[in-house]
Amino acid sequence: MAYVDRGFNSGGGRAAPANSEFPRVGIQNDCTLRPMRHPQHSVLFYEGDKAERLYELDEGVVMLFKLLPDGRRQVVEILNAGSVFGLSAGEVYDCTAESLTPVKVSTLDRNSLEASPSLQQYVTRCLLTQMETLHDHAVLLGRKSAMERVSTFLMRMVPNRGGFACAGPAEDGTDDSRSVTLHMTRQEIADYLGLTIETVSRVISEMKRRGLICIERQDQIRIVNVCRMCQMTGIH
Amino acid sequence: MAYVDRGFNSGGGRAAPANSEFPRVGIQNDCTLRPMRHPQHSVLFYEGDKAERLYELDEGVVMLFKLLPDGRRQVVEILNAGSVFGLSAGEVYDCTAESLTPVKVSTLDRNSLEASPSLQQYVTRCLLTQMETLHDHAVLLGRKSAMERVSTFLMRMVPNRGGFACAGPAEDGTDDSRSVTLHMTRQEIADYLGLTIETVSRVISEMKRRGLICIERQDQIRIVNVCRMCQMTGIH
DNA sequence: CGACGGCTTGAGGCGCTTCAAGTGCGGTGG
DNA sequence: CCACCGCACTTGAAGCGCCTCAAGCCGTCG
Repeated sequence: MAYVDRGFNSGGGRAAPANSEFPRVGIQNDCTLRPMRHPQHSVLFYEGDKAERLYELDEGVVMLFKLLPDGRRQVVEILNAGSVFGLSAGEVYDCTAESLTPVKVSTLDRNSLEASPSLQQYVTRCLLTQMETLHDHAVLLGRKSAMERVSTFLMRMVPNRGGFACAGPAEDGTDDSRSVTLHMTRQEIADYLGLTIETVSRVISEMKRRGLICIERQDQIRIVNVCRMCQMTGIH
Repeated sequence: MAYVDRGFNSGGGRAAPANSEFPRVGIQNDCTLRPMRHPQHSVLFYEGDKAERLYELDEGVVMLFKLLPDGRRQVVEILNAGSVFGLSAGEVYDCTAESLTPVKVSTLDRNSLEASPSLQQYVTRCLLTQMETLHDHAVLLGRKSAMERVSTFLMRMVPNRGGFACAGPAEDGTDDSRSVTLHMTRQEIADYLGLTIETVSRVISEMKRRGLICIERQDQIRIVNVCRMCQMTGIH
């Protein structure tokens, strides 16, 4: 029958496209503008703007979001260094892009994409990674509880854990804790996870109460036991 | 300009990339296997299978879904003719692909993608369209009510309506009704919209009660007034 | 006809949202 | 140094929307 449990799922590991196996050829070429820096909370483009340039994120974190007319917001992607964004199937951007940290971005005329097969290949790989992340996020938004959403969100911040290729806890008996920096307010997290700010806050408080996390700063959280956190994502 | 708006948008019509303006160069080449036909409810590949080939959907409808270990399912994409799928950032498929209707698909070795820039360009465009659909779907899953979700789902079945480039109702006073075929069971719809089967059923009944739709068959619904349905999607 | 599968309907409960205070912390100024 | 302010976050209480569980209905098929 159709729905065999294969015993995996793509759960966590959405490492950024930029890694050793895939060197940052990036989008440098004749049409590349000098990389630009923008402070935190800059809007790089708005949903509906004419989509003339595409962006590569060199440093920092960017979020893409969409708004409904009544003000409801959904953060649809959170992008790390190495990601390409601002490409659109239509004439205009389908999302607004805002920096969550100070960022450095390169931009490129979208026409020059056709000119360079190697660039296109790079872009395609970025898109595929983003697509898998979007698939996972659809599962989160459609099927996970608040606790599972926040756990999944926190695990997303821990590289090389929680996915197929989960490295597992270090074998040498050292503690399996890990400090992560969110770079997001509770409201931004809520809009990413499809929750309200109060629910996010309550879940984080509950995790603290249970000793799963320590709040080191508003946007910096220590996951006391990564493995235990991972158990709560709904993936295991 | 490369990416011409084909009259669909984010909102509703995510018609497949294959249309007159963009001829189906498709993925025909040396490495293409003879197009294959599969009956309804065939699994084309499972999540976790080695991702050796990519697929182009020539005819029919395919859904991609993911499962959580406890059986919760999320349908992450619904693909129409012209779509490319089965590409993966990793070594394995991140979703299961199942046909919702009888389908005809062509497959292609994934290695041959690198060999053909024109093919890669085609694939990139497909991915971009799918990405915008996924963004819209994230908004649906994260921020819309059950009624809005079902309305949005129904509007998705009506080409050229509900988006930016919405053609609007015909001016000649003809009625603005439209019959759509779902090709999906209530359970599949529920798993696509992040709801339960009962909620989907109740919403559809409520729409019928309000005279918004007529049930012509289980999986065929007449939208009595497309404009009125569109008002309920949350997009306006 | 009776069995089956998919859909509908009802009743009750739970989880998240809504609304409304309250808390804590960094920054500013007296 | 401390009072004050603003802002983001937290906490509480109440409500509602969707889920869960359980029948019941309807069309199809042997």
